[in-house]
Amino acid sequence: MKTKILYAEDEPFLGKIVKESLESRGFEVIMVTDGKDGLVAYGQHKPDICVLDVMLPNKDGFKLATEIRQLNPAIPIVFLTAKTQTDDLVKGFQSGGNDYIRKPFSMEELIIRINNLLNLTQQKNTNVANVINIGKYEVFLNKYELTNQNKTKKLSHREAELIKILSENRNSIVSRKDILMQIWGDDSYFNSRNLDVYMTKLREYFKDDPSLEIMTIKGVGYFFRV
Amino acid sequence: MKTKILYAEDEPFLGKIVKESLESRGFEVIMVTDGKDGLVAYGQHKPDICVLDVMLPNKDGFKLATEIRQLNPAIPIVFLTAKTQTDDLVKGFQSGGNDYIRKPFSMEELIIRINNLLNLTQQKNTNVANVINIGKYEVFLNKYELTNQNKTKKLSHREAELIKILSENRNSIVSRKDILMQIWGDDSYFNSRNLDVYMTKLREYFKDDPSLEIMTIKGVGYFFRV
DNA sequence: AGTGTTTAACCTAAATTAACCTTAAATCAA
DNA sequence: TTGATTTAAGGTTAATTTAGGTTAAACACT
Repeated sequence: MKTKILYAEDEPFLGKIVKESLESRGFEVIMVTDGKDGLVAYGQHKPDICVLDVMLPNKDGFKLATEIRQLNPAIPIVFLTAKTQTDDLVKGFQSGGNDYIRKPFSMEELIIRINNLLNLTQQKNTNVANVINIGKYEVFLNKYELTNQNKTKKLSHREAELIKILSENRNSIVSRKDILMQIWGDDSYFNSRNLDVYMTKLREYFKDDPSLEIMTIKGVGYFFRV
Repeated sequence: MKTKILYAEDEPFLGKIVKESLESRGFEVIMVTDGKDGLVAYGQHKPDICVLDVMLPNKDGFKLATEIRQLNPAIPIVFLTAKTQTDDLVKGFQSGGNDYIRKPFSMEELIIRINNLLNLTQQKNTNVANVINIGKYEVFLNKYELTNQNKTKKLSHREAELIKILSENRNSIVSRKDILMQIWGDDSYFNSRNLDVYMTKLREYFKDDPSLEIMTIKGVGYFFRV
């Protein structure tokens, strides 16, 4: 199932670009251009995460956030703020499941923050759901399944372990040795070859989404860019 | 490496339970029972995160936090407050890398907050300076890519490290030894030759933009004119 | 028999080492 | 004190080594 984003933005040109860009990464985007519409849209679509411009007509992003939080205290929210916004105001909201990005921002940055926040909230529910979002894929650790919109791929135990370790360390370097120790318990020659084999498999599974890359850092480990 | 927590708590019974509980979750805990000792312990152990009871003998948690922040403005701090504490005071500190928890609290809650704060601050560090502009080039450190308008060149780990060091010191002198120590960890003869090899490569990559020059200062180091 | 996992053989690319070349600085000769 | 000579630092290119990747076959569990 796609991750739903409520996106509140009143600049039509920027809004269009960001919306399409997010959709091309596999997100479902509900966009509103007015603060008043935000709460209604929230109730109708129950998004997984909100991306709110702070400056909105009729009701600003913070006010909207406060109202949404009353309905769902745990929902992650990303604020988009102009350079001129005072820090204090912004910082007050920068806690728990919140984050904020200064305009102008790169799509890269927005997507990383969204993924990070989704991941954080999912980690809280770890025992319950065991679902990981990776690009346009979803991994159900308890079911050993990898889904890509329509398709479902069964994962083996090793494959699932490896995906879990990589996604826990997304956008940072994991050492080869740590992976070997965590999965096989020792980093002997054969297990090392073995890890190579599984890396090849995962790269094959994730190849449909070009925003994902498992990069090798030779002599060090891997960097899972998400 | 274990995450280190500085834990300031004067109630011995509660302190013991929380300390052991955190340790059983894989944290390393340095515990102090007096506000005065907090700063010393901070300096000695350089913890990754602080958990401070607000009511402490000799120096309260807020005062201690302020002093620690002077040494490290980015360190995340969780305050533990009794029910009676006024909200206003607490809220003033609820910003940036701070969070607070009302006593009595569950261990679950404490651990979730600690993990969230650690995650947030770590993510910030990975996102901040990932794109470097150098002349007409852009370097995406997280993707290990160097782009020049149309063309994209994949960088190896060593190449990226070297570009990062040079660009961090653009228009000033970096010593050869510093580079060697930072990348290879020692400045032996062979690594020194090695550095020469990578310098040749970088000069080749940057040769399209004549405004850029990696100048050698013999016997000293390099000067990256940008 | 049919997965999942390990071993193996062969391949590719990055990092290191090596050999030889260039140049700046230091020394020396007039 | 200037230009020639020496010397050491660094540059260049290529060969070698090593880490890791790919594919397929062997093995081990149900």
